[in-house]
Amino acid sequence: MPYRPTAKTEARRAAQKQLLLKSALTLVTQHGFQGLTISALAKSANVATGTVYKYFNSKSDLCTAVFKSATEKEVNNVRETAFPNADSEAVSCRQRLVNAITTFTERAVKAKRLAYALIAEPVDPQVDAERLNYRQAYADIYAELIREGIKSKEFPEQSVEVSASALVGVLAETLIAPLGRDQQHPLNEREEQALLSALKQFCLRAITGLPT
Amino acid sequence: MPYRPTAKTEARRAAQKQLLLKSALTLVTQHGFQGLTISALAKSANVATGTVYKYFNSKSDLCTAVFKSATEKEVNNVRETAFPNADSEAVSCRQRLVNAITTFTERAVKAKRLAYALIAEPVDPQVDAERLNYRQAYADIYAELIREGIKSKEFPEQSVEVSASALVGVLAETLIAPLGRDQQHPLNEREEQALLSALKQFCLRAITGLPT
DNA sequence: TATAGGTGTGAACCGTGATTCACTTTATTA
DNA sequence: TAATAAAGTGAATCACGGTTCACACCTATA
Repeated sequence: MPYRPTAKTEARRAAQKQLLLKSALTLVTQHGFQGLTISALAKSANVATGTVYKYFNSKSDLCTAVFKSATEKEVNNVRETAFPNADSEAVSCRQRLVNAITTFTERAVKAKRLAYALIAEPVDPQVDAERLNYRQAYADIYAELIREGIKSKEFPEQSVEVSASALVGVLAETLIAPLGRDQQHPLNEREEQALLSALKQFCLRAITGLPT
Repeated sequence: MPYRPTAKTEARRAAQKQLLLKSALTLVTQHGFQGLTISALAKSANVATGTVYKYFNSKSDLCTAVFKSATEKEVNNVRETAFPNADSEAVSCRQRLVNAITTFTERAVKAKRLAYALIAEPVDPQVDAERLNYRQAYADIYAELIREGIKSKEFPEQSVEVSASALVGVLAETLIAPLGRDQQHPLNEREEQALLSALKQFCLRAITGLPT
């Protein structure tokens, strides 16, 4: 038997797929999913259009893969901030909530086009479905934090699920407009800080039921 | 001069345009913007595809017109609830806030497909831009209410704009998931009431800074 | 009734970008 | 080196709705 895929070729294949994903992510980071076309990707990765199809069954699959890998990174960042390995319980839920919100928003304003693409850009339905999953993933993090806070009496009784989803909505909505206007009217440093601060206060009032 | 458009012909023209808009709205109410194609619209209004273009310059314009008229209706409903003509000041801001939220959510759950189309369905960029305007229109209503509440000491000091946008985000997000699953797992009456109640409490905590 | 402009028609056209596929090149083994 | 199979190629094809347009029909004046 004259040919058999071997560890080396499989590694190469995996590497190539990663290269495509990386190129695709760059395109999305710069121009959103709108900028992710097969031919643009092929060009930026120095391959032919057909090659892309050796690694992804369809454009939808490609978009979904890009979306998942990018979003997973974001979700993990937030999760690690909300539940740090060391001193898990040394920090108050309130503080960890603030930290989680800060992590999310700061990363979003640092990579506006990407954030917009992941959160709000009109996309292929398959990606949109995936979005629901990840919004839920964010909500799950907040839910756990809120549950813990209620248990420890830091937070008042409330519907954990609704509060968690609501936080996701607050962040998405208050950031979308700033992200949407992108180049045109970028927020200056001062405005950005003011937004971030007001956002934290709103969330804290909503969860803790205390005027800040 | 052998021909001149007259009141009668212009009325007829306006009526025809309204008929097209109404048919289009029906399509969107049933199948979302996804279901609004020129040929489907032509069929449902009993005209030829070309006729549609006598009334709308492009698909985008059509979608935008449908979106605007539908959303305007919703915004007005909420505005009237927030600022009733009679006894404007007899009712507390807190109560009027609850009323506004209730109006919005109840209408949304009663016409789920339409609500999803107006709030969250992937759409033509021109419509998406219009969405920003209307989200702002909702936010403006809440902003005015919150400002009034702060003035009268019902609500604590806060960033009016951020709080207002945040409310819009809360409503959109907490309703999208239920609206998204549409047919599959419709909420039953009890769940719907629970959601609505939790939602009100969250918003009140967020704005008033008092545990409910 | 002649004239001019408006409205209605729908099959043909078009643009865009995803997808295919016959072929070439590269990698692996005996 | 021969045999095999996978990876790479990119021009050609396809799909799909939006859009056009030459023509027929209708309405208002004089």
